[in-house]
Amino acid sequence: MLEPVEDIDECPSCGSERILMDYERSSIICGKCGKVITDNVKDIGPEWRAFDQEEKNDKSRGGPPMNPMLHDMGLSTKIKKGTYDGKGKIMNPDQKRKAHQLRKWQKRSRQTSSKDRSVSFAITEISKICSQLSLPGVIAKNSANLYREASKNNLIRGRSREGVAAAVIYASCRLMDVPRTMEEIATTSPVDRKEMRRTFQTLARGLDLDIPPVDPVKFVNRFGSILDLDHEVVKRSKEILNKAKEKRLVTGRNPRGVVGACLYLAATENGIDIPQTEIARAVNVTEVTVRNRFREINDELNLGIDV
DNA sequence: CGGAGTAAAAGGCACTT
DNA sequence: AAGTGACTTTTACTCCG
Repeated sequence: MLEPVEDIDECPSCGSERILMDYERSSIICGKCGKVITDNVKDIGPEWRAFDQEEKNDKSRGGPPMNPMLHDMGLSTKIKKGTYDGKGKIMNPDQKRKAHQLRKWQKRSRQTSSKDRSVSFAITEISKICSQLSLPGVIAKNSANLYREASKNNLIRGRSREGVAAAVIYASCRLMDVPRTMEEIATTSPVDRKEMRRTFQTLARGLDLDIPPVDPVKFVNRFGSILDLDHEVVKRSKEILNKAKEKRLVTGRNPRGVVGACLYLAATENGIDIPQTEIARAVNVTEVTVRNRFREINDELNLGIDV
């Protein structure tokens, strides 16, 4: 899912003018050399993007698009206050009274239940977290929809709003291939990680979400650019990682540890001196884990890297 | 300091009770 | 919801160049 970006003229690394938006990783990359120019970009693209085909086909319908960030999807029609009717004619007192009654009932029907109120609060929470983490707008929208679904299926009761908000955001990231770790999302709110994990799993089951397992390769770009490693190294890390995958050195392990080790391996191979401590800090595992994965992959793939 | 290595404690996961 | 077991990660430490 790559789209051209107009805002940036040329790649600072190779000078190419083909600058692309990588929605999968929410970053701006060079279309020629692959250099990550900006990571963590906010949603700057068109409104209609990562939605599924169904919704794409539905774009031609009249009226404003549904907005999941509003509790009623922004679909309601307000009955205007005042003394004029829809055609601009002055209403007589009887009609005025009727209009007043209608407004009153409409208000009641628009936001009444405690569920609706809870959803509104949660959506505010979700947008806050998403903007704090610079997640693309589609994530916020999808998260709001998931929260609504969860509410409908009575999956919220007994859980904290913050916890569910964090869980739906994480679920959206997983669903839409935006590589963010649970830890990264958990940093934004004081939620218990154990609870967040449990909530995420309950949600995934309860809402029948089809969430594929994490592919560590998707994190290489992000962590590579956090560590300021150049494109060659990042590319090589992916190669190593893919080979490690074939040798079953990835499943069952913490993906962040594996990614860290691959970046370390690739960097060292290219003569770049980067401490394991720095890698460990970036991917948020201990040095020991980086070391263990490093040793394992180095041995099994016969990379022969000696530090 | 940066790294190698290890034992023991703690944690996470799949699965059962 | 709590327990179990195989497995991974962390903690905390020693040793090396």
